[in-house]
Amino acid sequence: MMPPRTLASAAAREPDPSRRNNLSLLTSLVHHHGVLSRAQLTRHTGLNRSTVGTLIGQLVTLGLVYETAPAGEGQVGRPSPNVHPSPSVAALAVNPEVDAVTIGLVSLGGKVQKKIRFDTERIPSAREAVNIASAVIAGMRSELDTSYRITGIGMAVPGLVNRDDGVVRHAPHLGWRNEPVARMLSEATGYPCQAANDASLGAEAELIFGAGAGQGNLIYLNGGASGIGGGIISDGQLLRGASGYAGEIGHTFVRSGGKSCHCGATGCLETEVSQSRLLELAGLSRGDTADLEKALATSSSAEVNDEVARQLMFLDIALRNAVNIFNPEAIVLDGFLGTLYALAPESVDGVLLSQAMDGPAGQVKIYRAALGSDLMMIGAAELAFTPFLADPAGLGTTTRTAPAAG
Amino acid sequence: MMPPRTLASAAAREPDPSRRNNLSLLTSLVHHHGVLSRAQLTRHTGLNRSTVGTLIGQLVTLGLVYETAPAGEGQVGRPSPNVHPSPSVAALAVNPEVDAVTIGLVSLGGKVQKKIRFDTERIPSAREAVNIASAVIAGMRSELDTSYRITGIGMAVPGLVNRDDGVVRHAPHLGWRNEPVARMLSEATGYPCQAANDASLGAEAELIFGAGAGQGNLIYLNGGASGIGGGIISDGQLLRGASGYAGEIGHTFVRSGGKSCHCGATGCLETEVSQSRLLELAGLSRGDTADLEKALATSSSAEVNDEVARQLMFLDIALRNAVNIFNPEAIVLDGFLGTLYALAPESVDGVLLSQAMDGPAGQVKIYRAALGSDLMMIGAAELAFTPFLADPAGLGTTTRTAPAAG
DNA sequence: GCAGAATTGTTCTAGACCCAAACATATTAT
DNA sequence: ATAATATGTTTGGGTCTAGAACAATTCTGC
Repeated sequence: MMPPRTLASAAAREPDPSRRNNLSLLTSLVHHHGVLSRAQLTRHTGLNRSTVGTLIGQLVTLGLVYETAPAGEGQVGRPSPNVHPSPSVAALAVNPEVDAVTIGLVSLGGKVQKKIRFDTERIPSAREAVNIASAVIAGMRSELDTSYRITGIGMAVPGLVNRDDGVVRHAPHLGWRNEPVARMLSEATGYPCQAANDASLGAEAELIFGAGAGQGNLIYLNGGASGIGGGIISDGQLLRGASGYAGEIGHTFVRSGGKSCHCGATGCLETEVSQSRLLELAGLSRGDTADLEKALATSSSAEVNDEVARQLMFLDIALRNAVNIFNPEAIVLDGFLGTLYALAPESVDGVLLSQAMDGPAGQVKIYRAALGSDLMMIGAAELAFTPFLADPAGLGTTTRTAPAAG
Repeated sequence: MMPPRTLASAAAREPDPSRRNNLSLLTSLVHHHGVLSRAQLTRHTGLNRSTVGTLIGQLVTLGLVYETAPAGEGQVGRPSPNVHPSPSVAALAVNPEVDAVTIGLVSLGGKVQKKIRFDTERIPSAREAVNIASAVIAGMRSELDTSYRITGIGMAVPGLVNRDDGVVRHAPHLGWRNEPVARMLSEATGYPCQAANDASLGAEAELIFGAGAGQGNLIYLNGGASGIGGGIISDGQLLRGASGYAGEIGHTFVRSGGKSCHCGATGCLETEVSQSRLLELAGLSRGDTADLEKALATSSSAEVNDEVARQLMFLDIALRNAVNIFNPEAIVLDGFLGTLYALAPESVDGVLLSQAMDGPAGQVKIYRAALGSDLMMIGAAELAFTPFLADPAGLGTTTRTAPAAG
């Protein structure tokens, strides 16, 4: 009879929860900070330095981090080596939009190694978006297999996404309904895949690497061609809600008797504050946020100014609500909402201070987004990094399954 | 030379984080469920049954739980003894209101052992409220010292409370501003004291013991004589925000050009939906929620019905916003908001389903609050139980300091 | 330059803790 | 009554972390 556990299989034994937890802590710190000395890691974790030594040794052996010679300057005492995230550990990111599908490769530490934008003639269907993504990934396959260890694929979708099963419940601007995109892409590529709302992932990216770095409570609002999306971080955690739908600040009520919205209600922020109306008034029949920013900075039309003031007023109402409800440290405005804010920052700050409640309003700061076009890639990749970071030593176990034929 | 750690002092050594975490897990489970068999605890925690045996043994020795003979019915196999929270472990609860200060004694498991309502002639000042509370507690002192182990005092205040330092930033209906009530009561009684917003604590109480039991995401809204308070639970955690001010759903914007509110804005839920206006229209010059419920159930006045419909409309808007932003599983309505809801539940449910977004609206359920008048006591006590539950074995270390003279 | 202080890596040991296995116990099913 | 099932109890082993002692490396003061 075979003994229940041979020596060979013992190598794959999973570690104690305590060890897993500590490895997770260290890996996450390195991922979020980019570089940290071993001494800094010791202080951040509160672990003994002998323990940190052992753990880092294991992470180096696993190829998840590497150490470099200490800079050796300024400090008294023996210099501490720097610990870096391994660039060969990476996640794939996919972001379907109305006019393109962008695929990215993001390595540990949040560095975007590759970004490929595939412009589409028309709005892509879910099947088309999956096909485009899997084709691009197939093209990178040999490089991925030789030079990277891929933790999985994260997909950032502009719409309501059930985070548990990766089904897009409704993406109005893409015209998708009940599309199981995570499963589709997973079957097409063989990589584990997860999907979430794009603005939620943007919030996470800005929290970890961007304007809100270090804050525990922030609200991220993104205004784009297809409306306003939002993500909320509370106590360092993204608000998910029962099914991962949380964060739809774009559908905050801001006006009695306002226009009716595709969501079924009236007077939503998204219908009253829109980029397309601003573009129109600025005389830009077609254009994106960058064009708008230029046009508004130079425009002196009263009509444009009135519309800007009107939209700012509604934005103020939504922000006031959000501040009262969440008491955040920071609000990060991205896309054309950042543009709007930049036109009258003192006014927005002032209205917020006077209209929101005493306590919460006093400490909130408004920022423009910092990560630019890499944001969605970083956020989507984070979706694939999260399970890896929870159990870094278990990476080898989630092997890629064979992709479906066809 | 003395050795660095004598045998005598070794007895007070603190356990490993792992042990502390497991003890915390078990104690919390017993506290929240009231009674659980050891077998159930084994399943819930995922720990080995030998480990659970050791841990329960330690908790019994510490006097935090006790075991009773198994019921012995139905199940195959050896019966598993029941584990109960010790009623001698308790927290004090204090709830100042405009017309009274209520002091309670709540034992582990959320059982209210005592509740003393001290009616005041006029609105109590912070100092008066503290004096009343400390006097009542002084009266119970001998009983507390002999029969209970007190984890601390929790204070539920109707207003903005900074949870970190226990300072009431602003309680408009009490007329308090920047009152360090937690420190005041702690100095007066010698017990550690924490303070928080009353509705936030109500939300936690309803989550753990009441209508939302078992849910991870719920919104609690309470309507009383002094306005509308709210608390939000996300992923099993109360939303605190940067300073513990989060949850002010009462100041959601629901009406353009609405009345101005004491908070500085206009069109707040709290100004448009108010108990006092309903009482007035119902012909009750003075009265509370119970009176209102009776009056509305029998009233056939068109004026009253119109006002009810109007208030329900605004409540709908606030609920729609909240559902879009939080994607909760449950909304719990307390006070006169529960009364309002009971007048037309299908209508509210229907409006919510059509006005809120597809995904989040589909799964939310609205409940009336379940805990009644014990709610505030249980919620406030939870504030004092939380640090205890995080480290149950450390209870003995937080000894009461000598109360200030006077 | 050189001695001393300061800080951190490294090695070794011991203690805490959890799990698994074997055994014991109590109840239901046949 | 006997078997099956579920659970408490005891014991031994392996993992993991902290702590102490020592080594390494840099800065400071003279």
